[in-house]
Amino acid sequence: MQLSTKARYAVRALVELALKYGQEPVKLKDIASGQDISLKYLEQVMFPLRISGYVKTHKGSRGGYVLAKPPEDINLYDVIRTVEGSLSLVDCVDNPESCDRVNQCVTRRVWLGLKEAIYNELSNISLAELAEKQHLLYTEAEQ
Amino acid sequence: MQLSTKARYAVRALVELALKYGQEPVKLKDIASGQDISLKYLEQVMFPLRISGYVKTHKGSRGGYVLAKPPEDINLYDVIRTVEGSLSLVDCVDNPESCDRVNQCVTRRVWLGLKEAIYNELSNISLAELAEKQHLLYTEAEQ
DNA sequence: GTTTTTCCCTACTAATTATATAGAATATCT
DNA sequence: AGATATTCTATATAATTAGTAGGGAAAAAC
Repeated sequence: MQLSTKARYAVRALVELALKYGQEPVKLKDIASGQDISLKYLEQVMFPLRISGYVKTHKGSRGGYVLAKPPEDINLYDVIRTVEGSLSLVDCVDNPESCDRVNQCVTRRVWLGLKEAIYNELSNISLAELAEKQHLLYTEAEQ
Repeated sequence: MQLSTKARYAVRALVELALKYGQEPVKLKDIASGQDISLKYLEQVMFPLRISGYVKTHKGSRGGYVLAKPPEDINLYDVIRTVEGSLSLVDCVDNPESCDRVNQCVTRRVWLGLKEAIYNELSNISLAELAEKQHLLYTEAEQ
């Protein structure tokens, strides 16, 4: 059970965008090379985030990506759910009909609780908070 | 990001064992057929649980599996970690050396917190508790 | 000694994940 | 207008993981 690199890359990329919020668009190429991520993969990762309205893009030279909302208004649960599809660790949580044992099975309640725990943890972390901490780390590293 | 069926099967099987705790050994064949699980797969799933001392086995006819400890003393975190290896959703949580960006990357702290949230949720659920609820569900279903 | 079960090792298949390739569309700059 | 840089889209491929299946050895019960 691993969080996909897709989700991890998405978070890292959005933190970069949050750091540059209000400035000019950030090119995926820069993010990709700065973080050792395949550019082509990153393009695919960003796609659903654009569709869901978390980032905006500008084509052409001097183009790139910007956050579509203030970093305070984007939390990690939204980001990860957008690229991963769902944060349920077990199918039956979102699709009760996927298992005909739903009504006689205690474990579904466990998985439901687990999803909620993950939600509580992640929805509480905003890009703003992360960017701030990341900024500190970067400046520390320079010394 | 899905919990492996391995983990789900393990939990379901152990709940069955908890329901029969103190009685005679339960055959995997019965669990497998009762829950539509491949017997051969279930054997593999149970293997690490025996090694780690959560279940004991008896070979031969009238053999089978029993819990090695009272159901109160086995929690879901232990079970899942035993069959899944780890409940960290990201590698760098357990193996900082797996990523050379560890010290400049905020996201690791996020994944650490996430692991803890999952731990808090799952370690708090014992097989005894689950078995009790499962028992209720079964008797309800019969009516 | 026959049967039934766990035990162990291995191989196979299917599904998912991650990356790469190729080029179209669009904006910028000179 | 033309050259360049970027996002956008679709597809292909490689790598990894997940899930299943098979065959038989070992041990216990009857």
